[in-house]
Amino acid sequence: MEGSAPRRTRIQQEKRELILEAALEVFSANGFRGSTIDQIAEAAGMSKPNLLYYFRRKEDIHETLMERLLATWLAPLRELDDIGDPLTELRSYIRRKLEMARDFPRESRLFANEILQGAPRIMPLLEGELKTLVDEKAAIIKGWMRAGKIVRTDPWHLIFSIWATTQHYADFDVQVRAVLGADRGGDGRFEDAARFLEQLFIEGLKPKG
Amino acid sequence: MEGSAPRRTRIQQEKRELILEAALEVFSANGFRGSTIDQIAEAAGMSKPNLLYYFRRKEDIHETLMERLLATWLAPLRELDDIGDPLTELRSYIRRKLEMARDFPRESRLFANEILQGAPRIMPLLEGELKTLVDEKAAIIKGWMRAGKIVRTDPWHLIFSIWATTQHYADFDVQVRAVLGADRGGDGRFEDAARFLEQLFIEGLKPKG
DNA sequence: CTAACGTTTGTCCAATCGGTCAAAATTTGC
DNA sequence: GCAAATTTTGACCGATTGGACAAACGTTAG
Repeated sequence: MEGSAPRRTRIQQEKRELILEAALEVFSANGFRGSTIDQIAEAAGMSKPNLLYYFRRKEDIHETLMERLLATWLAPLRELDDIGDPLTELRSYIRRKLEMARDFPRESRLFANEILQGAPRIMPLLEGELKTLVDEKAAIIKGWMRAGKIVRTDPWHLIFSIWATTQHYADFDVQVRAVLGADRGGDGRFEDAARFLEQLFIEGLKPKG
Repeated sequence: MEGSAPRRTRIQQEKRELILEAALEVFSANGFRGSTIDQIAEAAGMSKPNLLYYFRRKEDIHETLMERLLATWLAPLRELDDIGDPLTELRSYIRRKLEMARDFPRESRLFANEILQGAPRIMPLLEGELKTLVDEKAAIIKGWMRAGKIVRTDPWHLIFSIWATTQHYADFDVQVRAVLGADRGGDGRFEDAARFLEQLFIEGLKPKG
């Protein structure tokens, strides 16, 4: 990788953070091609040339954003291990994932946008780091199944379904709120979702006997 | 609404279809702002001014596409009724939805793109037609729960979870294939997904006792 | 055949976009 | 306090974009 982190002044660090925060807002709402440098610059409270002093290309901003994103995005899955009770372990994974959808919806949408467009910039990461991690966790889940702790199914698709159901509340938020309406679409929707998802997955995975 | 369908010649009908097919391809892959009229025109095998003869604005193409999409998109949910066995009824809804993700991934991505950007062009439809339909079906599901045919949960979030898990295989297809790898990411992935989802939802919803 | 109508094309335009550059303003190290 | 380095700005550029337009071309009905 790039040998050492480039030396940065205090101002550079602060302004780069400011830009990345603004870019997250803009990119997640409009996608990469739908966003303009001017929009990001305005959201960051600076002029376009000034922004380009800190990031020389629009793509550099996006790249930096994606790199940071992936690390935090996979953190919940990394925490999944087989030291605790399997059902409890899965339940807290679902809960953590749903909390991320609630607390970091912009990050979720940025990621969704990238995947929707065919993941042109992060394909290697998906086939490498992500696949490795998922395979590793799928092996743990398989162990639980062999031990009769949870019902036998496909661990990969189980992980997909947890991703899909939790991220849905970030990526499709406007639809969820529109369908639930004014009364049920308020702040309580995440608790309702948590209750539902825990029940679905726990009852769906409980070993029979 | 617009009184009568505007009179169209045979050529107009054919060419408009050609353009819509090309636009579906381009829009679903690049999003609205990420797509250019030139791209669509080339994909449709005609010149840009020629395309603009049939659709005067880029937005008109997108609008027509979205209108058609919504009708077919909600068809599976419309079919859900309470004449059959509840679990069978839900199982076949899941299957139909997954088949749509498999057979019409471009339509799914077009829809996902629109929702991700905040659904600026179809918000009224979500709050109107879609909400009405979902509320109606949620009432049916609630009836099943009261009758003890399926376990008690939130019907709205149940529907969301079916949407999320099935559409995931269209919208996040590249990620699914990357994680499953060359051996398991082939054509069989939809059958694996079908098996998994049916098990998850049926076991998760079976009445206890 | 031909006039009316429908279709296609080349050319053009104004707006927007990502990005450059040199000069001005500011901050920093001594 | 001053010189060097850093930061900010305004003006500018070429490429791309959505769309307009009139002229040329094709089709069709009488």
